Amino acid sequence: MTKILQRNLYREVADRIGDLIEHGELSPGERISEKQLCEKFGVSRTPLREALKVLATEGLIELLPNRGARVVRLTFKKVKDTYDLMAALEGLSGELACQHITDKEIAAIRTLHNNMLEHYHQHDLKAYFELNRQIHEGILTASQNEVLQEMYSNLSQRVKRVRYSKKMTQAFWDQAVKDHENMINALEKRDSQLLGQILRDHLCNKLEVATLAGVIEDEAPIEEHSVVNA
Amino acid sequence: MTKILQRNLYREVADRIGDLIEHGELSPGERISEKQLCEKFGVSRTPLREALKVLATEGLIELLPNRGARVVRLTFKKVKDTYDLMAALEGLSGELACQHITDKEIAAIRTLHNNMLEHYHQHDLKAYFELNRQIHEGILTASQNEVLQEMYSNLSQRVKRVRYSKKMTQAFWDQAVKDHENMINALEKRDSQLLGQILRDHLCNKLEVATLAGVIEDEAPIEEHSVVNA
DNA sequence: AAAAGTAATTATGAATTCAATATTAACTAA
DNA sequence: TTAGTTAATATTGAATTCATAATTACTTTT
Repeated sequence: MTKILQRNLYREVADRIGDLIEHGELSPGERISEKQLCEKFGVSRTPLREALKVLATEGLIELLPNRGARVVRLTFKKVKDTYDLMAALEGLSGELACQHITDKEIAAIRTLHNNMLEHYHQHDLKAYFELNRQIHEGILTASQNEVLQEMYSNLSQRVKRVRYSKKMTQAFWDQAVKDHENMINALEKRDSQLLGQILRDHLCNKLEVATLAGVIEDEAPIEEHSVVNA
Repeated sequence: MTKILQRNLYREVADRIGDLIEHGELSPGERISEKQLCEKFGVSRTPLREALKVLATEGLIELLPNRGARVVRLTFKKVKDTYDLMAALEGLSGELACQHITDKEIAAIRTLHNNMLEHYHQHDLKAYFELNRQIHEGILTASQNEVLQEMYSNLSQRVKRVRYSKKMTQAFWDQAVKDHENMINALEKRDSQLLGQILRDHLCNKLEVATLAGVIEDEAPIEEHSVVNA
């Protein structure tokens, strides 16, 4: 593994640990050994421990006094709560975007949307999801609210390690595409109330949670990658 | 100042620094001297620096590589963005509260509401605001969404150092009380859509921002306590 | 063999030390 | 004086060291 030799070492280390968690190389509930990670990254305990404290504030790990750090266990409830929150933030981003977005930005999103439709018709789920992500990111950016963006990306990072795309049924997919059609229309009309409502109710959030609920048993901690796929 | 001799030192230190910021003992933009704070708190640089990193992720201070930490300058836009976000979160908390709240909890909030009305009629702004806070906190708790609660309290902390209560006009106050009346009714009917809408539009959020806008010049950083009172 | 207690080991919490970077002060030259 | 340069100082960044708490291994006892 490539050693780190950068400034803002603690932030770099925190990101790297975040990656390990996202990719399942650190399991939920697993005790995080400081020494091991120090050796892995080639840094001393000082920046590593700073990183752990930051990751705890970001909600990725939890710190037990005198008993080390461990990766947060994602229960179904925790994931659902996070998605509820993300939906509310998306709703707000839609409302704000309508107030600030330029014609040029709308055109760019329309283009992304058209490309996304291509992938939808070709049943290319992975490419579809990437475009989908870019559209939502575009709206978030157009909201011009940096605090909102910061919060959203933090929430998104917390649940990144759970992926459910494969479980998406055709019916759900069809509905999601319809939602997107309505979104773009609301955006072009700059109807903030409508776009906010659409985004709050948008399947992309609820769907994944619903799917997840069907896949895992209630209240059981989600072992990451147990429901995973592309 | 009382020395700290507790476990989870970094968290304690972070809270104490947060208090200093809230009460204006550390000015926005002011460089934070590690040595000074170490002496003030009677701790070494290690836990102090950990606290600084945590406070940076919480959005209270910013870290400039090799150039120390400074208190975040609150611009009008930053405050407005934060309040927009808080309003959205309150809206969500209302929706969720309707789904989970017990009759007992509703009764408790109704009681708080009645007490608040007392203070309203007596023009006791301070007591009014405290009850107001407790009501919103009650709804937040009833939402049963811990991630939401965590996020809300973080946002709230970011803008805590700005207070505007004195600027509240009677008309605004009257409207706020009407809003609250509607809130309680919606809550008792468990009408989540309605309560969500009321809370999103609730004056308590918008009002303060609007007031602030009238008091400070646009885009100028808000020196905390410059608009203060209560 | 199982349980309880004790010693040895390991890991964490925090202070200190060392190194690198930035800031300030002092000095020189125009 | 003032701009520019260099040296001195102070501050930050990171590693190391020391202290303390937790875990494990090992006895001892029943």
